Amino acid sequence: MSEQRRTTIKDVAEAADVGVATVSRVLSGTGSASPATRERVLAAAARLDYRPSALGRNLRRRRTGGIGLLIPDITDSFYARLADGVLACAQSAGEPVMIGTTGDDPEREAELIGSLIEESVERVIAVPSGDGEMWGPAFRAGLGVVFAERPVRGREDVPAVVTDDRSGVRTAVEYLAALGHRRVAFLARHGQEQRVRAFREAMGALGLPVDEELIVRARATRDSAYAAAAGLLHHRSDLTAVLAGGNLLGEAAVLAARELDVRVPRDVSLIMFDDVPWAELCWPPLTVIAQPAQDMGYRAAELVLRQGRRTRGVVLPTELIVRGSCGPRR
Amino acid sequence: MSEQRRTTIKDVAEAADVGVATVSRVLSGTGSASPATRERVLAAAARLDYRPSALGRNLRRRRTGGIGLLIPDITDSFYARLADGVLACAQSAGEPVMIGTTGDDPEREAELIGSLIEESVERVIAVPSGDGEMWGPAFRAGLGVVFAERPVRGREDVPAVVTDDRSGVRTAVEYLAALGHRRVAFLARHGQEQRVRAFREAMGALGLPVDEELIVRARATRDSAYAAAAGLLHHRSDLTAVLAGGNLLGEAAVLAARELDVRVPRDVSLIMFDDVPWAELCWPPLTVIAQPAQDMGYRAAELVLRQGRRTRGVVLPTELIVRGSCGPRR
DNA sequence: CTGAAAGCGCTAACAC
DNA sequence: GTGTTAGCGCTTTCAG
Repeated sequence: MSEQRRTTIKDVAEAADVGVATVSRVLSGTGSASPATRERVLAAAARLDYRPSALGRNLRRRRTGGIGLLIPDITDSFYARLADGVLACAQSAGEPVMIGTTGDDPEREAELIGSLIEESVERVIAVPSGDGEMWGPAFRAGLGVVFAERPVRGREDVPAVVTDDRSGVRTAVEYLAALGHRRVAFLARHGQEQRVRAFREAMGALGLPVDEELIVRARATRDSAYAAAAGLLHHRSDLTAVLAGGNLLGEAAVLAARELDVRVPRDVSLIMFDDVPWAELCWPPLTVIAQPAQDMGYRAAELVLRQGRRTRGVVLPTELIVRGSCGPRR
Repeated sequence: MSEQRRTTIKDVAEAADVGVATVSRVLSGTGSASPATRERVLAAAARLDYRPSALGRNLRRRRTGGIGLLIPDITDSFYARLADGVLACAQSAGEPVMIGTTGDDPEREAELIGSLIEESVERVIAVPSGDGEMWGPAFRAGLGVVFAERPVRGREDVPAVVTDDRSGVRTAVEYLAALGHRRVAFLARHGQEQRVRAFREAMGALGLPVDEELIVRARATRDSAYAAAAGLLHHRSDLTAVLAGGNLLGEAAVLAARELDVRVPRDVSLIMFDDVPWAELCWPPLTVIAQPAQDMGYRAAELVLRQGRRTRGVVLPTELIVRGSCGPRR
């Protein structure tokens, strides 16, 4: 309540009867000080409940530590786990994390980047929504950035931590093919072109027909995902399996299937990217291509923290987890 | 890459051939400036891609804006939605958010509080894990704090945004009682004593027996929740319904029931606190007591931002959503 | 209407 | 070893 002045280094210096520099040295462990002085300073600091101000320090050192985290939607289990990984690493490194959600909107992303620059954050981890341009200001400001989940076209020089989409998609398609499926649909999010390409490629490699109409894209919202899934299931009764590009799409597919009375896996097999807790609770339990989301976040944080010159990106493996949502072609 | 010096207000001043004070005035909209000067300053700022440093500003103004957010686990859908609400409000107010996860560990909470103080954050929203003591430093530092989801004993003066536990629990118990259940168990998280009390009270009010052995507590981890649920279901075959105090507990109950071949709702009815997306995907779809998590976050942010003297807390309503996990007593 | 100057809290030279 | 001092980038009197 009381608007009392913050305790500063000067207060401690006076209380300990030394100069401010000495206090700074003792508290930051830099330089040397006689045991006696050290003791006095520590005691004074403790007594006054002194907390050095990061503001002052950062201003003086012209750097901030602190890492910015930009994700599309904290409510999406995948991004929440990613964020969790980042936090785990950052917190153990003692770095504060400034978080922002972009809603996959390039404009909001740009604003958030701007605000991170103002705050003098010097490293950022982002699941990018915009294209290379949005990131111009960040680089000009000298930010260290690492992309997560997806790279940005035209910024191949920026390290990115991603999952092995090609291999993940191939695994899924091969699994489906082995069950006899030929007409498989891909429910993708806008921006997952990498996976779409991988899908075509995998289908082709197995001699399966690629029907572009079976590749449906949705925006990253529940409504859009549901509409896409329902449309697909409703109009294309010839399809026999669907691969969902993310957990939101998978959820939508399950719901739409129930609504349209399409039985999984009897009528259509369903396999989804990203393993989430509910995949096991769902009925039937969902077969998934798991991605190490939390690990992805942790690695990204490590990368952005090390920030060595020539940091290379990382590609993380996926894993097929077979549960009960895929069956032989009907 | 290039470690170029950040563009400062001085650079802009020189470029526009005015004093730094004028630049400050123009850019912050304070004070007045002749249209011509204004123009020049704006142009120079734009040309140099100038971003005022929040560090300098905050240091000078001795305040930081910026709000800290402390939650137990960002991976838990409830807290993720809560965080989402906070972010929605904070971002629209242009306030940066510093986030930390406590893992419900008072010690980590204390550390995070300390780091928020160092960063000169001046407002914090927290789902508290520790007791009143942890918060001493925060108040002494003059932080404005608002608690979310749960209040802290001994800090009743701090505004809190919570759900109406008593009414939520009562609704659940009454619903169960109306279905004929008498032996209902409560699966709670440590720290949910408020709900436990409400449970006893509601049971008593309806003339149902309160068996303390049917009140089981778990820590906030999947493992602990599962152990608690499995233990309950395994040893107490006389129970006929269970109320789960949170989504992690509910998840555990579903899984344990399947494992032990207990049919829901035929063998036991299940009702869970907190509505999550998977409640609908689960089989059977879960009947829940919904809590407005995102709203809770938003309101907490509003509160901490207004920070009027004598801010009062808020109690949010719950809602019973009937799906398919409760049936008549067997 | 505008500029000069005094710090905000801190660290890093630089003296002693 | 330790104190003095000069800023980091910014806002805000205070003069002009």
